[in-house]
Amino acid sequence: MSVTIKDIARKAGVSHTTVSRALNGNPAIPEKTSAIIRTIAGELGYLPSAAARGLKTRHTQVLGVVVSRIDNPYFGEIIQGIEDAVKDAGYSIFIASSNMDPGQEKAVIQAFSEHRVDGVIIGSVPINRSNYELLEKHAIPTVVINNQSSRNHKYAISHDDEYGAQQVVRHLIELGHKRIAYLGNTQANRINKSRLHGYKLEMAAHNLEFESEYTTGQSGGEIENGVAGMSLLLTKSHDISAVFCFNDLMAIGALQVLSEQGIRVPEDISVAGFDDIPYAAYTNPPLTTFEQPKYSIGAAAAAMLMELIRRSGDDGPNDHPITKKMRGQLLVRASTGRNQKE
Amino acid sequence: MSVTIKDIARKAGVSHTTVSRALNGNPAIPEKTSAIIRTIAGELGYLPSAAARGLKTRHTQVLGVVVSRIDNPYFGEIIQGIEDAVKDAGYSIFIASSNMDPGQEKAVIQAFSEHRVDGVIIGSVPINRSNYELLEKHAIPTVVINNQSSRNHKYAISHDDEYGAQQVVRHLIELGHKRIAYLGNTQANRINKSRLHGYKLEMAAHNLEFESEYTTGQSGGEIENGVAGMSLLLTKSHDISAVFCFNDLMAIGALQVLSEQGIRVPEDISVAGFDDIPYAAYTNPPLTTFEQPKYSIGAAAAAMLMELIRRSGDDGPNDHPITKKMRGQLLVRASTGRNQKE
DNA sequence: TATATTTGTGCACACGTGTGCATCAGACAG
DNA sequence: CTGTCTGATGCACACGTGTGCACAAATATA
Repeated sequence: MSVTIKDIARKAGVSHTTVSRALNGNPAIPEKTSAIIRTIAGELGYLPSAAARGLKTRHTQVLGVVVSRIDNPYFGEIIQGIEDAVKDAGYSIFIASSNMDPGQEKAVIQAFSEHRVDGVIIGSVPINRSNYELLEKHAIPTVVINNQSSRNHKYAISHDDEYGAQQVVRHLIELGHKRIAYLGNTQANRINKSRLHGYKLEMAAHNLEFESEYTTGQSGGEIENGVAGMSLLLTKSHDISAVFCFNDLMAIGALQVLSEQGIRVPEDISVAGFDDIPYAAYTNPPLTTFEQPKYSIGAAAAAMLMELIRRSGDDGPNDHPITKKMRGQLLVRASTGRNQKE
Repeated sequence: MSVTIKDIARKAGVSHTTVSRALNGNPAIPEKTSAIIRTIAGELGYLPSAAARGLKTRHTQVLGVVVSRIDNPYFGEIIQGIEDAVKDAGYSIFIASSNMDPGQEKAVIQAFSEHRVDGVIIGSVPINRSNYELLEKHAIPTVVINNQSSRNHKYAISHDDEYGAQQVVRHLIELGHKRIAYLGNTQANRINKSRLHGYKLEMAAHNLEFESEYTTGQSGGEIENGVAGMSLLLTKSHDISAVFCFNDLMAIGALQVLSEQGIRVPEDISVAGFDDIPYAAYTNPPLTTFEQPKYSIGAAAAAMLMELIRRSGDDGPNDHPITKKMRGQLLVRASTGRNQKE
């Protein structure tokens, strides 16, 4: 049985009302009285009950975060960004994973709702439509990160993949490459399209041919998909001098294939990845890639959400959509070099 | 304003008491009435308020998890293990990071206490003594994972590092190695001692000399510490045929040094790591290591905590300490091979 | 039919905190 | 001395849910 304001009130010889006011800094209570009450509260080790307070105030100082898997380092960084951003405002965060399963996702959102979280952040997950509507129905402010579903959400943060792809391809072009392949991942529908589009845009901007034999789409973004895709590219065309991979894992797979076949990187073929996962710096050779600012994305989503929560008290119909695109930066390492083929 | 049991009661023409009982499956309410009430609850999209319920029942179905950093993949896997283990029991989890800072740690634990979490799991953090006592004072069941502080905690889960080190060293010995070095990390005090102890035990068990020039302790467990340590070992002794590294990152650093110096792995020197981080399988050559079952450790900690919570209702003085050691397994890859020096 | 038992339901209070309104003592002006 | 105002404090209710006890209605028993 923990200490309550009534215990403090008894010891101080006042009513619980006065204690409540004193601890909340209500100016009606003179400083002298407040000081006494604060002292007693300290001695007793009093900690207010968030449940009781939330019941009255209608806000819990808790945010919910849903990701597909917590053990995915990509989400780990995002979550860290979120936590650091909301910590000072006194929020705690619930974290749950959906495992890409609409059923689990629903259970998670229900749990969040029952706990009356003040807001929710949805991490890169193709969130189920009816689950999203559940949040709308309960009027819980929601921010979506890297929206993967077909519909657009009202409040969203996303990484500017098109821009990133352009930077990578421009880097390769500046190194003198002309025949640049794209090793894609069709499973990541929306993201893959953006990166592919950026690739095409930049090629076109330099009057370079886009040829379909330079691209391949694998049904996944793992190392083995990179292996399969690179092998395929090598059989399809013999004159490519650079490969832009959908992500770093696939690039690692590509490096393996090239190494096995005795093709030197970057002398014979340059390889670039995307995302900058922690080990991209330690591959052989270290991988040129585009750093997605995961931490900042998390922090930005948190900032947007807190702003929404702040506003939700207002009356005005300020409910126009807000969308923010975040940009990362190119990281040039040793896996890309000057084109030595022509 | 969300739907409450009173809204349901009004619509069903009963009292809120009956609704509460019906939804909680109280046998006093006939099935016919319950069915009607459940239907209305469904139509209205009713979700019980965890705050109000918790106020009465004294338990919140929430657990708190503290780690040093959420973006550390090691903790990511542990947290995933925890979440999967408690999900079915209907628990939600708070996650917070301490950044190894006692002040932040205290803030986190206070927040957990205010939310009246049913239990807390402390991840590999050298938890501050007074913060731990705060939890004891509030009678919150607590399980500590891989305890790093000097005192022993009552309920703890840890990885059996000594056993793991023995397995690795035995593997090397079975490959014919006799002069085996240990590349340690003195920053991880308790863990380093266990691994070093396992190494010594196994050497002794095979009547092999332990010579101090075979070991070195670096003040960190990063790649650069591996680089420094390996360089040092090479100057100290010229006849080692195998190196057992404190962890995989240091092993990666060791591989870099050996590669630069033209020393072949495993033909000239075998290298083994520890932990099995995700990229250990993709180094060049792929790294032999010991897999620490992070996911299972998280799951075991969760199971222990739930058991403690269940018991905390009992009267009996069943408060004897519980400690559990988890064991992983050796993963033999290409960085270790038969000793070809003698 | 009268009484005992079972079954179904509601009243009223509790959990811990916040808050509108009333109250009371003291200060001050007339 | 009376009346008004100000400052400090408490009463009582609210938030949403759970539960002991009482009570009425239905059923079983004598």
